[in-house]
Amino acid sequence: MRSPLSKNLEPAARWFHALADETRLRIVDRLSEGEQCVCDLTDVLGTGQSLLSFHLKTLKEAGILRDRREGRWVYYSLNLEALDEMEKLVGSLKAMNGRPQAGSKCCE
Amino acid sequence: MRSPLSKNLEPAARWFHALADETRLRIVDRLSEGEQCVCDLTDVLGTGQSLLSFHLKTLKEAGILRDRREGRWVYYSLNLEALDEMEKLVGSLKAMNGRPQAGSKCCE
DNA sequence: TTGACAGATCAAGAAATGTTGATATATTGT
DNA sequence: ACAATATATCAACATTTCTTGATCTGTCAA
Repeated sequence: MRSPLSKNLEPAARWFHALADETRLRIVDRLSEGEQCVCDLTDVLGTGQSLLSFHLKTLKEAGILRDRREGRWVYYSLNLEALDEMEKLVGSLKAMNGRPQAGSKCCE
Repeated sequence: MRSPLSKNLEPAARWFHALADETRLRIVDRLSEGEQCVCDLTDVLGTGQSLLSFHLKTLKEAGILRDRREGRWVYYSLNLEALDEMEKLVGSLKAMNGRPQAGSKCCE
């Protein structure tokens, strides 16, 4: 593959954006212990429930979380596939580095 | 380690934020081929030079890029250590998943 | 069917971020 | 010392994102 991002810029940017917020990172951190229902996540934020809902939606729409309703409750969990792809993407950036180096032909 | 993010929320959020923008991803993608001078990155953006400078600064302050001046020119390159840590962090989120599962004791 | 609760959505304001054009700084060649 | 070039910074505006409180929807139990 010539360049790891080239054709995946938009989804990649959405993944990173979803994780670019401390509150959402705290949520993801919690979910790394396993699936949790929204009510158990409430204490992750100091503030209102609608805000938690907003952040969960953001993470879900970026493809990082899955949700599942069970009766009155909704359970969220990490989408391992997305994290897998993300990990590979970051790894591939490293991997290609240090290759051509382009001499020092700067601005000709 | 109990939870992969717990004590690193702020730097992690900065890393992800730096990559949460298509323009900056394009820059990083370019740099994955090796160090480049700013003038060579100019064409990555359709627009002005000050904008490129702004994005480079954002990436640098997040610790994702290094810069180095050589006479009139400034060269940017990926900071492999940061990418390494990022990769590990994402990996560790996956790794812990599926563990406790917490029964189904939701909201007691 | 009514009441209570979990969660999502909406509207409006606050805060952060991206973008632009103008200007400043540093380095080089004359 | 001066002009030219590379890059950074600044101020102002546009856009996006976060946050809050109010309201809506769905599910359960009585």
